[in-house]
Amino acid sequence: MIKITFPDNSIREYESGVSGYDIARSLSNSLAKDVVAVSVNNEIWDTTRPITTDAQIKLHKFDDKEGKYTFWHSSAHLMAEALEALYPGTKFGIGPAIDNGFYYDVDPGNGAVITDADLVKIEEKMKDLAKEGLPFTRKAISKADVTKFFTQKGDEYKLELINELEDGSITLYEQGNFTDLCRGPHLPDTRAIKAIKLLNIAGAYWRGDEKRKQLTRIYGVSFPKQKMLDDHLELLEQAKARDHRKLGKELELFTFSQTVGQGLPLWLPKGTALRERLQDFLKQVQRKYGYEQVMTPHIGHKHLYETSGHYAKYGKDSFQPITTPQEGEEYLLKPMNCPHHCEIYKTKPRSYRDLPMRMAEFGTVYRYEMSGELHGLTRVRGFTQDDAHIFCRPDQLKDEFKKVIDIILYIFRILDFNDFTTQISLRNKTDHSKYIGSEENWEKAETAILEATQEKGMNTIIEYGEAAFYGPKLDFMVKDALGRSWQLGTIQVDYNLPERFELEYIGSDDQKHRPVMIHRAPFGSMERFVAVLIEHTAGKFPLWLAPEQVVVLPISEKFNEYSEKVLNFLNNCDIRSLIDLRNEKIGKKIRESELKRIPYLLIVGEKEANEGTVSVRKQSEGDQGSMTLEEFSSFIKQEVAKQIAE
RNA sequence: GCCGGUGUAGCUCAGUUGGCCAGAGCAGCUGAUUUGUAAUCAGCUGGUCGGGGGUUCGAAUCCCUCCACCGGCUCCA
Repeated sequence: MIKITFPDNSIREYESGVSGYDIARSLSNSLAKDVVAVSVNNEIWDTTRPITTDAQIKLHKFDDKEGKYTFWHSSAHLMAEALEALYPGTKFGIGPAIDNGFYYDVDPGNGAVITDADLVKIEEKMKDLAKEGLPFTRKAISKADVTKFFTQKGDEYKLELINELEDGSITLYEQGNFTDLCRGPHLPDTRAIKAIKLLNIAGAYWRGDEKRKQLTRIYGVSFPKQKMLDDHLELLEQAKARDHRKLGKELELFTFSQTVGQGLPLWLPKGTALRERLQDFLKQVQRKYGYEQVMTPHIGHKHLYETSGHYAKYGKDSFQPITTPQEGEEYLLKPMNCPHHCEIYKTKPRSYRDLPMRMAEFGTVYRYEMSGELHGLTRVRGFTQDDAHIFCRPDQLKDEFKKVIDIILYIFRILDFNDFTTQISLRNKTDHSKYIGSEENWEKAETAILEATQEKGMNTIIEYGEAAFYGPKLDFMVKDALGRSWQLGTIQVDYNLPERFELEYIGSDDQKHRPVMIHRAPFGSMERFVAVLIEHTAGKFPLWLAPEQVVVLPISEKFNEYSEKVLNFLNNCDIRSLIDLRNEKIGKKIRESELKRIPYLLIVGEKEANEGTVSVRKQSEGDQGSMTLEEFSSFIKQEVAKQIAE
């Protein structure tokens, strides 16, 4: 007998060789039916695998992370089986479960090309195979045997993977006619996979290396119940509806023109109003934190970027230099603001008493992003950073870092961004050679970030080896409507530029010292931040940000005159308002104003004109009753004040 | 940049075995209606069918090429 410990620490005895499934069945039949995997001493196992020693276990159903992982991993194998049946000779790369489903990277046999149109066919084949209820069987195998197997099959991708595995730890999984190199675990059989949807198809380089062959990646998702799949697809539809590219067009916030050039956003009046409001807000916050605004031009001499080192590193992949017609001097569209700011720092000798110096600029920069990488406002070739550079003494680093964190957290709170993740990027622990700056300074900077985030009680992921060559950093990331992750704010420590630009300050010891720089951008870029904000709010911006706050809707042309008076009043109160004087029915005016996401609609007819009131309708909530103009104005002011209160 | 897909009026889309002057709804314009909380009615205007080249008696439709967009990969100072 062996002792099995459950998550609640209760212990039960079973025969040695009992499986996760057996244990589940001993508890309840319905549990046994739903269990898809079992953690045995924190390792995920098949439910059919015999347990032969005392163990701590946890049973997983589809509703937990491990359960989904197993379910989708098995679905990937099922898809592979279908592909092998439909496209004989297909070679397989990797086929993992991901956050929202699974994919498999394949190299279809005989040069076949799989397109979107084929997905239904593959899906049908998967469903047929699933119905057969073929068991997944696990087989431990020697490296020699598994090599022989995949050599015969002619699957060079699997052979490459095997090559990197330790003999003795290799397992195969087999279901029906399909055998795959796999660590597992898997479902007991394919029958549980009831609902399947293959979503899209894409090219993916083998092992993520663009120099290697591009495989066909097929993404899919599957569920134990059709209803769950329907709900999931419904969710995807809803996400699409808040895609910033769609809303940006509908709400007339921004556009792109083929004639202007790809990746170069054109901000329309409403988008500009929104963006400027955000910028004003940030400027105001920064003023409180002792920042000073500066402005620098859109181009800079090539020497500037040679000095900074950017030209050597990125020059050949950037927009190429502009040459002056007479002297033949080369200028670059600025890809960053920091070199310019360093030159501002150098305009006069600085004392330790002057530091920290905090220089802020909404600086527009241009970067040649690869064409396939451009994406709405989140990835563009010309964008404006809410940039600032803090020049400080090494002993001020931690405090300054904390203040920047404060700004970012404050902004996120006001804008209701509660769902973000943060990542600290530090040096590669073992290889310090590729980083610039002294060991002592790095140590100081890394501890400063770690302590600062800790003291702020932040939940962070630490990634070693992700630091830039010039310093460690802290990034803030959010996901867009379709689950894609985007970096917003960033705080980076930099020892490189002060060195390259020979920045100095005179210390209290009357000696020259080198300052440290912090690069920081709470929004990241205005473009990306607005994109994420659009998706986050589904275009229903908070009142204080909305490009248009109020629309006056006369019930018929008879009340146009009174409506104009209302509009005038609102304008005088600095409430951003417009009026719909069209000869249309009120229902239509309301509908269109709602679709434009205008926060407040004021309906004005005979009653209102007589009483000097307005009938207030709040967007997506409906009729709020009537108010006098003064009441409404102070009501709006209060709501705005509440939204931007700390 | 790479793989796959898409590209028809300002917007959303129909039109593929190649064949009357290329269609609809919305928007716009004109007129009627004077309206009470998510689409009033009628008429009119509007398109080099992404650009260029080719095949054909004939191309939105087939082929080539370029461009842009979409889904990913790679990259991201």
